[in-house]
Amino acid sequence: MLKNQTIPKATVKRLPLYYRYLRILFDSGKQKVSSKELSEAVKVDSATIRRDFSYFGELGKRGYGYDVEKLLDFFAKTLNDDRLTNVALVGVGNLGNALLKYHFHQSNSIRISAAFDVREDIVGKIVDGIPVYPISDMEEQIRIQQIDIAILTVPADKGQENAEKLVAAGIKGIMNFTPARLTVSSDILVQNVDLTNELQTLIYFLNHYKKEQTGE
Amino acid sequence: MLKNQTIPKATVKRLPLYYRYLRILFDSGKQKVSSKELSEAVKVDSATIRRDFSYFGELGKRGYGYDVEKLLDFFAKTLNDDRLTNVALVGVGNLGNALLKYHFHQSNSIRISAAFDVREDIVGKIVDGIPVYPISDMEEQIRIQQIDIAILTVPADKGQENAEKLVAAGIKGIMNFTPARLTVSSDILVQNVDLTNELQTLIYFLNHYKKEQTGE
DNA sequence: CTGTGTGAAGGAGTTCACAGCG
DNA sequence: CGCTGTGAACTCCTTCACACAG
Repeated sequence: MLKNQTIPKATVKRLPLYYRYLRILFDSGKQKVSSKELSEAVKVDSATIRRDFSYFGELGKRGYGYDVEKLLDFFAKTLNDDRLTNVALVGVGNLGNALLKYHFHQSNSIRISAAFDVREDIVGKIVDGIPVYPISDMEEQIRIQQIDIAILTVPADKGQENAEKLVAAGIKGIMNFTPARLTVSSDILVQNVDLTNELQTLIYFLNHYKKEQTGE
Repeated sequence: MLKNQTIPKATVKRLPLYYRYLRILFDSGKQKVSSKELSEAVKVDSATIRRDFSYFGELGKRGYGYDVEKLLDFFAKTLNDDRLTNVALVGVGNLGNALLKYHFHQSNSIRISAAFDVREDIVGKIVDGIPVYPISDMEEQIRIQQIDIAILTVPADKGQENAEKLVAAGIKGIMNFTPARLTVSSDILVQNVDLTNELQTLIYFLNHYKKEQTGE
């Protein structure tokens, strides 16, 4: 299988899963791992795992498995986890606050380095080590800190306007917790995380499918 | 297309999207809508929308479009949103707290009706109208309140054990915010919501795909 | 004439099953 | 001999394009 080919989306979504479990294995001192072992831990079929890995070249050794450290290093580079990624957060409400305290960098190099809000009682404060700026400082801070990803946790009816401000400020990717479906230029990546949606879907499956797996 | 067939997963995941937008249309007094209009609002191809709807029978009128109220009612029933669904929450930490205050029932009938935690300083309190019980009360409360869905927001290393307690208490579906991949019997539905995962995926796409859409 | 519903084609992802490398 | 890497089959989903109902 050729390297440098574009990796299927479905594969990319599983990479962080593999990466996390490899770190656990590494920390526990394990040196090798087979696709079968990995499969049981991350609940992904072992053939799918081998296929996923194969897109990146021949990462394993036949009859042996995969070298844990080598694979961990490889994924760290692939996922850009060997360098710091600063992220902005817009909307320090209930959810925004929780995310400020959510340590994405458990052993990852992702961190929220700036938050923005309109509320006067919170602007200027430092929440959990992260400064909260007024929206008017967005463009400046995003430029200075070279941020290109933002988490959007504003009320639904403020979603679109804040997305536009973010794009104007130079953001390239938005993790959108708003139920609004954002309209942005096609070179901006939007990852929707819609909690109500997720719950309603789960309820539907529960009532109609019974005994089956939902997947992601 | 036959009714009563099983609806594709991909379709089910979009139903809440349609449902939400139909309510907006209804509230604004609109009476009919075409798949094209819907398509622009929810960012789903219009052919996909028509296909999705067709699984449920002939919901529209040719040359006219869809009747907003009729469709809204239909989806309310389909998504069980015409009756109350109680949900439990386990782990009242940062994220758990935010979810207690997150109004799933903006105009939905989903509500968190019981929370559970181990921390003595919070057990017995009422957070945002929701009582926080000790874990030992889990089985009783879940039975009494006939809850069959739980949101799991405990630390990663407590995920599996709490999932097992939930299953023992009779839960049928778990929305898992823990990075742990739960091992549960196959009749239990697990919906994983992995925020770090989501962010890392977004970062990967940003660095490798450029100018493209991520989808969900 | 308009916009749905759908057959047919196309594309994406998963899984089987096994050749073959270490 | 064991486990990877992968051709081939398969399943699932999306999109095209158009017959046809209102």
